[in-house]
Amino acid sequence: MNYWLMKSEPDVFSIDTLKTKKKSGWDGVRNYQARNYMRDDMKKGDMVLFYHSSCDVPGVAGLAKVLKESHPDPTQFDPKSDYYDPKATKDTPRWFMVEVEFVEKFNVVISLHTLKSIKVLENMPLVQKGSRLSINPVSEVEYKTILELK
DNA sequence: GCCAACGTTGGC
DNA sequence: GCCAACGTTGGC
Repeated sequence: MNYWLMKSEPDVFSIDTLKTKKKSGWDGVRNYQARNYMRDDMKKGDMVLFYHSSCDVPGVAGLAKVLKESHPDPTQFDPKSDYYDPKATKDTPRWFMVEVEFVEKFNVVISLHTLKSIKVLENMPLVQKGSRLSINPVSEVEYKTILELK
């Protein structure tokens, strides 16, 4: 089993949204590296740290789990979607997503500020300056360390 | 294939 | 709202 961190802006899609919906496709990713993680590496049962970005208290807000492995992101085919990609076709989709299911919402968000103060986590891309990738692999040690903070 | 211009991310 | 970092685009 592998561990991941996925960023979402809570104004758009939060851990509460996922809790309500129970499960959701992780659509709208338009970055090749993040896409490749979803397409090639994320497996059913992998655990996901659900991270809130661009908000009052950025940090890990809860847990999700990969429910369905890579399949084409339907928003790329929808001309009305913000994520529409005219270069994508059903025969040759460009963007892929996984589906995740809700596992847990933390009582308190584990803030980026807190994560930055922990020595074990210093190699996570998340805590490094200029890191923008919205999906990142997390090591088992990092994952367990973060869960102990909740 | 280079690289300048431009757009986006995301913390602060 | 600012701006550093970084990805993408497109002319050449």
